[in-house]
Amino acid sequence: MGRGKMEMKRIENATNRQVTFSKRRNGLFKKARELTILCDAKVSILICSSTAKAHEYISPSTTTKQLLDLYQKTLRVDLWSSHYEKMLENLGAVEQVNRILKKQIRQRMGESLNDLTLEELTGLEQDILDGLKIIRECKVIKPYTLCASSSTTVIVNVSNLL
Amino acid sequence: MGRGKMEMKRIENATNRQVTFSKRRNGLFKKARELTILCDAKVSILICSSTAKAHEYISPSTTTKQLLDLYQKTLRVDLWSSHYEKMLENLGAVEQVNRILKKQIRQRMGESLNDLTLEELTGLEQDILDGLKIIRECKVIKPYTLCASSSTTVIVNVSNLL
DNA sequence: AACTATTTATAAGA
DNA sequence: TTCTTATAAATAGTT
Repeated sequence: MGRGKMEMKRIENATNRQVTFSKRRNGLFKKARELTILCDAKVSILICSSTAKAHEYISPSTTTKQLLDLYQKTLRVDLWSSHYEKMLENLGAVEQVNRILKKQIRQRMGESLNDLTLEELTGLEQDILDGLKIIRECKVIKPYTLCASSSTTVIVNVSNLL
Repeated sequence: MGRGKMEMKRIENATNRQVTFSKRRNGLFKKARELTILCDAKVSILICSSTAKAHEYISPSTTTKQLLDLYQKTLRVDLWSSHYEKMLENLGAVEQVNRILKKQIRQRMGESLNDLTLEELTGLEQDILDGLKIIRECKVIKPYTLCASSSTTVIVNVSNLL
């Protein structure tokens, strides 16, 4: 396009390269704009020039981030995984512990007992009795000890957490 | 470019739109390829078509992620922070629930009782007795019911989780 | 920045 | 889809 065919190789003259970059970048963005309108598509273009400058085109009505998310979802890739894998793993582990703790509490409250055997029920009863014994001993001692503020305790209704 | 000037508006005929999309996407990618070579630039193009398909061009010798990182660094934007923050928030909430559940269990096991008032101890005792009552009723019924496999139960040693 | 000779892209038709 | 071709559009080199 222009006076004489271009050879497809890096333009060595820095000034020419810069001028051509500028022209072609505008051309590319114009094409992207047209594609967006004519074909109802969403386009994101990121360019880092050899002078380490960044240039961007993004279709109106969207953002680079939105388009990235959509792109990742559609192609089932995850560009952030290296950032997030560990955190996701961590979250998964904490949630797993959470589920176990919740079930433990539910069972001590007399729920979810159907899948326990008689032996397990007996064990559970014994565990509860053990705890009860300590609490009752504590109650006897309590009148003779200083009472901390109750604001730090967790004796609250946890049923909405289960 | 073609037989007659195109009006710059969405092509209504779906077939024509698809054909034009395909041609122009190729054209756009070709232009990107040329810009990459001639001007020594790095280009990333993401397109989501109206048919919800994703298309990508990325300059050789780089990756979409690398270019994104470079772009973010150059323009001082951070596309991941909102993701990251949401996940951190989520993790924090789950950990908070976790702490409450753990303390609840410890208290039912007779630990961490020092910061409870006498009233709270009495309430705790009553809660435990309520659960115990249900469990004992269940034990009475159990011999006359089918027992599910115990593999799904959580009557395990949870002390290492607390 | 403009200009313009050419090349390139592409819309419509086959 | 692919090819063809008339035409519009892009652009390299010049001013």
